[in-house]
Amino acid sequence: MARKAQTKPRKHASQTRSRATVDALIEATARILVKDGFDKASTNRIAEKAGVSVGSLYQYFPGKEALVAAVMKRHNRELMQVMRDSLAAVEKLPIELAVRELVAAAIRGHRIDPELHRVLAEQTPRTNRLEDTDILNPEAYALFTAFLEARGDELRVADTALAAFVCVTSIEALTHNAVLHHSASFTDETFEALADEATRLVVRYLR
Amino acid sequence: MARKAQTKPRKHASQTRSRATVDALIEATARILVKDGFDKASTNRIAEKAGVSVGSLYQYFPGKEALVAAVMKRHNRELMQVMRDSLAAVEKLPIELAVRELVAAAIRGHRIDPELHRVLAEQTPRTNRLEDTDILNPEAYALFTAFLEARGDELRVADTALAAFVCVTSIEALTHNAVLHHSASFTDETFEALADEATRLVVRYLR
Amino acid sequence: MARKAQTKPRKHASQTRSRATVDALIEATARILVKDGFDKASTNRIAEKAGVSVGSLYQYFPGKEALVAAVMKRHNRELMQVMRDSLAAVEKLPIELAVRELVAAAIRGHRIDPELHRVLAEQTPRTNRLEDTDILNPEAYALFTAFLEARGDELRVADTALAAFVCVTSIEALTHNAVLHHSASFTDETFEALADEATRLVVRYLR
Amino acid sequence: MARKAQTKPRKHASQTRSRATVDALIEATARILVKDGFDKASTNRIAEKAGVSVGSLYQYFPGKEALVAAVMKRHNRELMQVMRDSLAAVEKLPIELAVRELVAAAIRGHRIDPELHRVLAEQTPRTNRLEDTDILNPEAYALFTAFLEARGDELRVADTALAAFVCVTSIEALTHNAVLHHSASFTDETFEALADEATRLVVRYLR
DNA sequence: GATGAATGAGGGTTCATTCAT
DNA sequence: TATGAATGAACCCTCATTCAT
Repeated sequence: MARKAQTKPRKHASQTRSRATVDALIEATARILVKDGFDKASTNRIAEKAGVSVGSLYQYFPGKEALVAAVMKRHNRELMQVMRDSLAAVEKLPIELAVRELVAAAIRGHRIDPELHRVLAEQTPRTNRLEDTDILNPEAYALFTAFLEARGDELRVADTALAAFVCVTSIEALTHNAVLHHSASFTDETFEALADEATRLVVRYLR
Repeated sequence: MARKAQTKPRKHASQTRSRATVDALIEATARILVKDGFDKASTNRIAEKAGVSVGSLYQYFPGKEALVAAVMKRHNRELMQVMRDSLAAVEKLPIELAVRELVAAAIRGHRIDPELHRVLAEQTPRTNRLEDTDILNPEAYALFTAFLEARGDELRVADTALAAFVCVTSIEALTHNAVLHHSASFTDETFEALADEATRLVVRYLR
Repeated sequence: MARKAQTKPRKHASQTRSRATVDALIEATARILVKDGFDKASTNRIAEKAGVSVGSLYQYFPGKEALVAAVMKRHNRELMQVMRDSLAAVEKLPIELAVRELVAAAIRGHRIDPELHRVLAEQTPRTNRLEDTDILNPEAYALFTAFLEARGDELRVADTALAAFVCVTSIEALTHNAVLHHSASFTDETFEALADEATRLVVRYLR
Repeated sequence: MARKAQTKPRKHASQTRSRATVDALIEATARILVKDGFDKASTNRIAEKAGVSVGSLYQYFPGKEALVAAVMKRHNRELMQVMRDSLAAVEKLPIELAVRELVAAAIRGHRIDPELHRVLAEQTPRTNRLEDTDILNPEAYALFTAFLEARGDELRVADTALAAFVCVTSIEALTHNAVLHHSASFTDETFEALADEATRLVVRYLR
């Protein structure tokens, strides 16, 4: 097993000044990740781009891994916010429309910063699996489980957790693949078609 | 864009001696990838583990990337063989049983060498997307498209290619996630359950 | 064309600390060049001899070539200073005495560090010809051209630039060869004789 | 001191077959030297270009240095042949015309293969100084000394050896510099002018 | 706190040379 | 004799991290 790299920020950075530095570092990391990939993202380059000295970087983050983890966390927070909002919005809608909107939200989420998403998904060695540094965060399962439970009588689901796993995984994979690997062949129109298909897939499964 | 790393083997190595060296190198790469992860897989360590000098390594592979690509190719070949065999076997079966077997095959495929599969999927910077060094090979889509076309009248599919994308992506994601991320909570029994769910998902979608 | 190796120092190193490091590196390079030749002058050995880490070396110089270029530059500066001083000193002298002194200065210049001069001249792959990293610096031609022009009426020179080329090249070659290749057969006495001959060669040519 | 590399060919290669191999190796070395420079001239590449195995290369030459030495030797032989022919041809000519022709011959000599000449002169670490692997070979001095002695009464030369040194060194330097460093600014016409100047330089000196 | 010069282990890669076939 | 696969020391260079200022 590789040594377990520290991924927690060193301080909580409550002061405004510190917060600005931390933000600049995270932002710089994200930009370099996108522009040059994980391998070329050295701490010195990140510090430079952030307009900060390497020394300061290490004052706020215990190492490179922590920086990348922070980027992931920030990205996931944004992505999950989209999903949370969407789930709240569809609460009263019939299942078909609800799922349709959730799929659309997933696509929107993956399109927030597709290049960053790709680097995080494809080039970044995942450490500390199952922690909140993961791309697909346990929260998604929990939220969808709740969504399913709230509609228990509308659906025919034996094992809610299992069904949530199936739906979340499928929707994530479809939108992820569509946005990241097939954008060449996917126009706005075909995204519509994909959303239709994904909806059909999930709704028929649940009913 | 980063410089395009050479990923093609340098010689074809038809002679027995050479072939043995090449195999040893690929095998050593795979083992190190599993044991220590992509970052720790240095050419010197690979050569050492293969019982070969670094010089020989570079006689057969232009660099680390090519070695990893070879490992991916080999792994994909094995995985795809399982799928190809499975597809051949289910040709005459009714759709429900056919899909059930395909899902089972996908699980078997992901279980050939789950740890290697994980490293290749999660830690290995993907270069040359869309080439046969990819984890999810275009062949899978092609095979499944043919499978769908052969059953045209049994199903209600408007866009076969799109349907193939939806099914292959979903099955892959479900089996992949189940095998790699949730093995702790997945027993043989729950794999059965998952296979049932995946089958239901796909069959209902297609019908 | 081979890739154009970077020969410019990375930083200007104005601070005292940095300056000391840079000097130590240049000095170490010169000493190793003399003692072991160009091929054996590796960056690691240079850094070690300079009492500095390789990392620091690369902080100030982009590579081996730049180090050697810096040594050349320093050596040329010293050599040219001798010539400049000499030219200033002979301004009022009759041509015969003036040339005699210039030749003597050229010999002194080649004797500053003959072994270093030899390595730079004979073992060091010349890159970026015509730049100031050259052994025989364009400045020499310019200075001598000015010298000739100032004495226009004393001499019979049609093409001053051409005459400067002839004189500078000859004097350089004679002193260079004498100092570097034939020191065995050249005593102080014979250096006198050589200076006489070189003077005769140049003066008769110019008159 | 660097280790003294073996520079003598291993066999005398009397058989035709061997001779052809040796020639192919020398020729390949020369071509690679010109095309890629000394540093890129590896024994493997040389052997490959010569259509011979590395093993065979080492059967005929003890190492890389010996190969380069052989190239130098061949190049010098050609160059000296031009000079020898020229000296024979001018035997009866008055000194002015004789020197003019010798200078022209020197230029022709440097133009046989200027690029090879440059690499040998500038990039090739000279080992075994004073041996016949040198660019400027002692034979030149000897020949010119004889030339001067044969014209003793025509000239006013005190020390013939010294005068030969002065003349040979100057002519070599002028033609070498003109051909190799200033070809851009030297047209055929200016080569004429240079030959005139060199002749004037030498003849006035000798008379 | 902030800085950035310094560190040095370790990575990828080359190439002169050998030797079993 | 010829071959060319194999060797491995040595090279150039990067980068996460530290610490004196």
